[in-house]
Amino acid sequence: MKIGELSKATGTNIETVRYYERIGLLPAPDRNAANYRSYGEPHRARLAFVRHSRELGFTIEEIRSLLDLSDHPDRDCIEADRIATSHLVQVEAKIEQLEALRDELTRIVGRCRGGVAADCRVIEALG
Amino acid sequence: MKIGELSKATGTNIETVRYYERIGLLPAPDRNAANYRSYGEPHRARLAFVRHSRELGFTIEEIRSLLDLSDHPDRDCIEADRIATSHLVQVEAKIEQLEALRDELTRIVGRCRGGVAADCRVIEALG
DNA sequence: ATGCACCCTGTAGTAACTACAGGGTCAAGG
DNA sequence: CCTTGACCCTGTAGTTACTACAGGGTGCAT
Repeated sequence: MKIGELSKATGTNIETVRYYERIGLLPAPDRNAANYRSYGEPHRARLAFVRHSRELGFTIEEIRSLLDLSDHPDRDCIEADRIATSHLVQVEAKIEQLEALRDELTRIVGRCRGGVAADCRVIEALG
Repeated sequence: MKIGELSKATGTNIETVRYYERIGLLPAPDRNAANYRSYGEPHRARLAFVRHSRELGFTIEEIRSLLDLSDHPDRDCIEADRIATSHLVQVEAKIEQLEALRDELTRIVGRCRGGVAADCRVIEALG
């Protein structure tokens, strides 16, 4: 598989694939005669793992730890649970914060009567 | 007011204040004999506006527009409402996304039975 | 006179990409 | 045989909103 195909197969930008390789998240694949990267199924699976983790909001460093565990099946699984749990706590905190924010924004918007900025409730509320 | 005092008065990092000046969000203040920045109440109010807006998640460019409106009280207020409303929509979308994410993470974590990574449900779920 | 807290400029680092510039490779069509 | 287009390569710089120095000056108290 060439990089463009891998890119399509995983919904990842080509530049991002090369970036992941550069930072050591994906192993450098073999090259063909033309020096093109040549990927196999294990590469695809690993990249899919990374993308899914990123969609869930894990940082690159967290993903590095998770991949490391996945590469060493004999290790204790507790670390993976710890990372995921700590991330869940952060997500829950972020949701609460955004809900508070949404409430304040809701109070702010929709109060515009079409007047001039001098009387604008939005700007007043931010001041 | 010197920059350190302004910093304390608004809960803004000193470096951040200088950064805002550099990108033109805050006007360059007068300097005293020692070339120290010297701020007045209008500066404090403007910085407070910026900080509050940032806490609400507005981007610097959005804040630039809001400040611009606030600087031209004769302009139409509709633009401010449009910015705030569009931001509210984004916040609501982000909340929904994070809630879906939280649900998936909740399904993933807490399934760790303390075994080895080979049997880890967390890693399996990410794969 | 010497420590200390504060201020200055300018540059580089952070996260996680994204976007070129400037080049090489390869298969198909004229 | 040549060219056109789609793909690939490396390396570097840009993005957002800061944050962190390095290397220096200022001002006041001891």
